Amino acid sequence: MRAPKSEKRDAAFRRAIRQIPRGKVATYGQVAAAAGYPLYHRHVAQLLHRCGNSLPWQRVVGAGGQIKLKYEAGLEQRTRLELEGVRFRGRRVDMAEHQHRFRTWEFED
DNA sequence: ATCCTGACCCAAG
DNA sequence: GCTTGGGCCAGGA
Repeated sequence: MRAPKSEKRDAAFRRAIRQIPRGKVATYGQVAAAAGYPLYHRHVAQLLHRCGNSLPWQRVVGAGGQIKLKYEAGLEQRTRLELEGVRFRGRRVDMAEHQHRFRTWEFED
């Protein structure tokens, strides 16, 4: 039996991402930290790239509310967020308004 | 084992 | 606002 760490991490990341409610967003770093892996922001991105279609991927943004996707993908993310009621200030999400705060007790597995 | 890359982050200039 | 450079971690060649 092998239990790759990546599998456990992915599960933790998915839980964190799924817990972001409609109309709110979180950054890659915040998702990683909330899942219990503070330095793994890049892996959150990797996971979303692989299987974002099964998650509310549009609610994960870059630091400061920046959308990190390019061209069409970026427009799609912005559109999907706006449909959820998220407001933008220029190119960034209005974080003061839409920042999701993770519950601290999510650290248990 | 090394080198490169990534839906990243942050401090500097 | 911008670009640069350093840092972080894992996976692929």
